[in-house]
Order: sequence, then structure tokens, then C-alpha cells
Amino acid sequence: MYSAKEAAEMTGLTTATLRYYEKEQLLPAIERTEQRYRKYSDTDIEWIKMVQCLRMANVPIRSIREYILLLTQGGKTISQRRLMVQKYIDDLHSQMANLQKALALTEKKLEFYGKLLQSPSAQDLTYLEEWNLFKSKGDS
Amino acid sequence: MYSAKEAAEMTGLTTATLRYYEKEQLLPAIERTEQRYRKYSDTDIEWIKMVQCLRMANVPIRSIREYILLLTQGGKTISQRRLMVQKYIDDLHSQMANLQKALALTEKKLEFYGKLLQSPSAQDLTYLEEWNLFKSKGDS
DNA sequence: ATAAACTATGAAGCGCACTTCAAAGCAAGA
DNA sequence: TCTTGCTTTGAAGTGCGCTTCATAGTTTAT
Repeated sequence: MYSAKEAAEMTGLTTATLRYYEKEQLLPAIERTEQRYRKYSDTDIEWIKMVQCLRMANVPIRSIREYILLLTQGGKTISQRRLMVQKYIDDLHSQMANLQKALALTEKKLEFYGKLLQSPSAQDLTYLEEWNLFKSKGDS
Repeated sequence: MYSAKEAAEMTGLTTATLRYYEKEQLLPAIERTEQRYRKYSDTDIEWIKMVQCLRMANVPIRSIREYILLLTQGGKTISQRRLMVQKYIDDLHSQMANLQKALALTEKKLEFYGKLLQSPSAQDLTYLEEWNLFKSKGDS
């Protein structure tokens, strides 16, 4: 069993965030001491890490809550949850596609600057001239 | 030359967002008619799409502005910009890693539900039992 | 015993990225 | 001409995800 501070250290979140997540029902009810101090179990810590993983992938807090709500309602919601997870996988793939696109754009830019640096004459372009030059090199 | 509404339709943004982006200096100054109505050129539209692409990859508005500011300051800022772009590419890779991780987690969950659906007896697990069962199948 | 550190709570605050509103002017069709 | 719709502006509002604050109680070390 860990104190609030320990749990925070173990997960890299702050105690405030942990309290916030609990209030938002992203965590199961955390055990308390006689004096109402929170006691986080190893299972709690793992659960927190899962939530953290979802948050890092931009899953909204509301969605996480919904999912967990279904989870607490037992086996009858399995197919519903399965659907949610599938939907989310689709979303992740589309997010990845966005990143890929931006990555392609920025990498092209980077390469473009590399070339530009090698031709000192090109360094006095206005930003619109540069933009046009950039556009003319291979389209996205 | 396109009206505000046309530009909005072409980019999938709202006119309000276009005005907001302009105010935030993400767009070059948009031409105006005699009556101060905006006139978007094809180049403007493409520029907007680039901004949109960066936003879809979660590049903060402040960063886009900074980048564009450097852009307007000409060739002397090229190496600085090159650095920014490189830094951003790194960030994109790390975002992708986060998504991959969440994807792995959710896909594992999905597979798990697939199996669960085939054993009706397992459908009355409490959420903690399910969680423990899930954890015990291959670690992440 | 007392100070320093930790914890609790509810409420308020904050930064971001928009969105909506109010009041006004312009434009185009019936 | 009148009405409907588009555009303008600044300002205020919204939703999200925390973070900070004020106040108060608890634990620990000296």
C-alpha cells in the first residue's frame, strides 16, 4: 500500500491529478486509512498506468469513464465494450495517419532546408518565394 | 479569389476559425475587398491546409506562429527553422510511440473480449476479476 | 512540544483552441 | 424595396484537463 505521494512518484502524475482522476471516476474507489488518507494498492497503480496510457493517446476522460462504467456493469456489456475498443482502434489508426502526414510534410521541409543551406544564394528569399519554391518541389 | 464561406467550405474549417487563425498570425494577411471583406487566394487556401495538417498532428498554435514568424524573417533563420522541424519530427515519433502503445493495449483487450465471448461462463466476472484475468494473459 | 511535511476538501483559476454573441454594414434575389 | 443571407468586429463564453488555493487536520522528526 502506497501513500498519495508514493503513488504519484510511481506513476509520474501529481497527487492532485490522482485525486482528479478519482473524482472523475477513472479509478476504482481507493482505500482509506482510519483518518481518510488514501492507500493505493499495486493493482491501483497498474490501473492508473493503464489510464495514463490511454490519456497519452488522447482518449478523452469522458470516454475512459464510459468504458469503465461498462466494465463495472459486468459481463452483459462485453459486446458493447468490444465495439468501443474497436472504434477506438480505428480512431488511433486515423490519428496515426494524421501524424504520418504531418511527418511527411515536416520531413520534406527539413530536406528542403538541407538543400537550401547548401545554396547560399537562396537564403535571401522572402517567405512567399520560399513557400512557392517549396510547393514546386514534389507535391504532397 | 474566394469568399470567407467558400474558403471555409474548401478547407473544412469555419469562417470563425479562419478569422481566429488570422488573428493568431497563422495566416498571411488576407486580401480585402473595398468593403473590408476577405478574399482568399489559392495560395491562401493551400497555406490554410498546411496549418490544418499541423494542427491535426497537435502542433500548438503558438509553435506554428513561431515557425511562421521565423519564416517571415528570411534566410538568416533557416538553420533555426531546420532545428524546429527536426525537433518536431522527434515529437511526432514519440506521439506515434504513445499511440502504438495504446493500440497494443486496446488490441489485446479486443482479442481478450473475443475469447471471452466464446466462453459464456466467463461473462459473469466482476470487473476486478476480469481485470486480473486480463493482466495475467501476456504482459504489456 | 513544536515545527516541518504530508494529506484532505471544495472551489476557483488557468491555458488552450475554438465558438458564440451582439451590433452593425453590405449584397443579391423576388 | 424589402428581406434573406453573408460579412465585419471585439468581447464574452465554452469545454477540457488539469492546477492552484484556502483552510484544516495528521504524522513525523527533533
